[in-house]
Amino acid sequence: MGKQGLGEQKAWRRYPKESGRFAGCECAMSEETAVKPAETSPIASGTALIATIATLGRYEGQSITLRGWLYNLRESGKLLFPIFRDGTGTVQGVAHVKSVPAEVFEALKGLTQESSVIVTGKVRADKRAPGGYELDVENIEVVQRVPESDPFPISLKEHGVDFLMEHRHLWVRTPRQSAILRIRAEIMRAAAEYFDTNGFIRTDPPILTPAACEGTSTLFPVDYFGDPAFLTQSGQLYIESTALALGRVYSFGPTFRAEKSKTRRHLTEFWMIEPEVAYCDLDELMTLAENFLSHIVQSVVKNRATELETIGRDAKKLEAITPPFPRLRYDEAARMLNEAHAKGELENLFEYGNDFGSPDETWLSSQFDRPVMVHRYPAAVKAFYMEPDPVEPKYALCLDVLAPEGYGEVIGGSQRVSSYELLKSRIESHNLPLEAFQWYLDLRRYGSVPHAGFGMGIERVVAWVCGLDHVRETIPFARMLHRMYP
RNA sequence: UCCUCAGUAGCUCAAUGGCAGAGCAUUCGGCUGUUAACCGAAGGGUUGUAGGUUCGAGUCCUACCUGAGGAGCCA
Repeated sequence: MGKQGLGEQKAWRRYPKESGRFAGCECAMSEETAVKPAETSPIASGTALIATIATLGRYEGQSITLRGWLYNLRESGKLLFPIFRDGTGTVQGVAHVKSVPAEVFEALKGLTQESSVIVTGKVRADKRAPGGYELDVENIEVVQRVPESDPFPISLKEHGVDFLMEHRHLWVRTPRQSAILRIRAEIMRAAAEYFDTNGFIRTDPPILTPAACEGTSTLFPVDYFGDPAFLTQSGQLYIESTALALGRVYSFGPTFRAEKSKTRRHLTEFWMIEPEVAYCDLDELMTLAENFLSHIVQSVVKNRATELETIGRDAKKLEAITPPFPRLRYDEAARMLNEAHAKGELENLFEYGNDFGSPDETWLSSQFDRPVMVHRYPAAVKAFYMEPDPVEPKYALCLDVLAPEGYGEVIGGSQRVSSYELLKSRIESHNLPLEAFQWYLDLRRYGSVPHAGFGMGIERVVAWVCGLDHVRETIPFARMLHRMYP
């Protein structure tokens, strides 16, 4: 990998300390408001208000109750500094032996990491606190104490990839990982929001499918009451059908690829959001893609600024993601790659006519400060359902969107073949079983129209937006070639 | 499927072919503003597995297992 690489190899062989701060956020949005200010706890002792760490600033000077876990504890003789987390952030508590009841001090002293606690204390603004506030502990109830004999495995020190993935069910508790999952949720929310507010109807295709759609080798087979079936690798063919019924549709769900890929951008189970639009050509599709992607990124910038800060992601790079995106014909991209090779920036010579390799994509996407849309690839290397360019039929009316900073392809799409005769001959020349595609051909028999759509892999977008080295951190529980546990 | 690398204490890592160690975690002790707190002490090992070379193997050789990075394929 050249200088465009995402980092030194060492950087993704080990994960740094799992610290991070996202306490005391005053932002108006978000689910923290779901906990009503006046609520009292059914399980906490006392009558103090239940608060969350993200909204602590509202309660300055008041006694509130937090329900969470002990993230870390620093002891300094008669002074204890417990750090609590509650899923919305972390806050440091302060407990001095003379200012808290003896039993509270004893309960806190030597308390183990990740013990669950219900803690009451007074919120105090403090310049020394990373989130702006500290909690003067008044009372604590230990819900479950983690035994010293079997301490929480994930310390605040660095860990290796394998160890962390083996403990993914606990790793998600760390500030960095929960911030990533919050950003993932925002990306999914904003993506659905864009379509929902732009006239699209969500129509989800089946996950169990009867036959191979595009090829046979990449599907997970399942036994369907004695008949072979497969987990879907894309809902595209199905939503072409609903697009011709409803005009503008999208689907959003998991997809499965049984390819034995072993790279930082592959999962065997990943989430894809796919729009499909009737009466849409490639140019309109590209406009849709750039507006859609920009909306998602700007939503993260606006609604997840705290989380971006927690994971150390520079929001300025994301703020630049606005339409229009550069558009590049395949031929131009190929020329750029050849020049890069001549200048020694790319190790391997790109062969015209092929699809771009991973290093090619990485280089291309590093040349722009926003996603680049590469269109009109040679039809020969693309899927059978892609419409040929009427100007030059050797090109397909297709589109790949490459995220910047070397992240590569996040969206792939095309205008679809609308001619019955052409589609039928394509199916035959690709040696696909014609009978399995009769329903798909029906879409060209009855009121065929130009239509187009694309698919966006959520995990790759999360990796790019968060600036991560690997997609395994972008999903709660990654499914990979060598990973099915936990 | 192919190429490259790695596997040593719970974790992260050291150890010319010659006594298997450190930091963190755990236990005990100390510390009134710590930020992966710090200071002192203790316990903790079939060096991935199976063979081989050698007076002697964590180290060299062979095979296998497990994982990581990359390629191909893709979102």
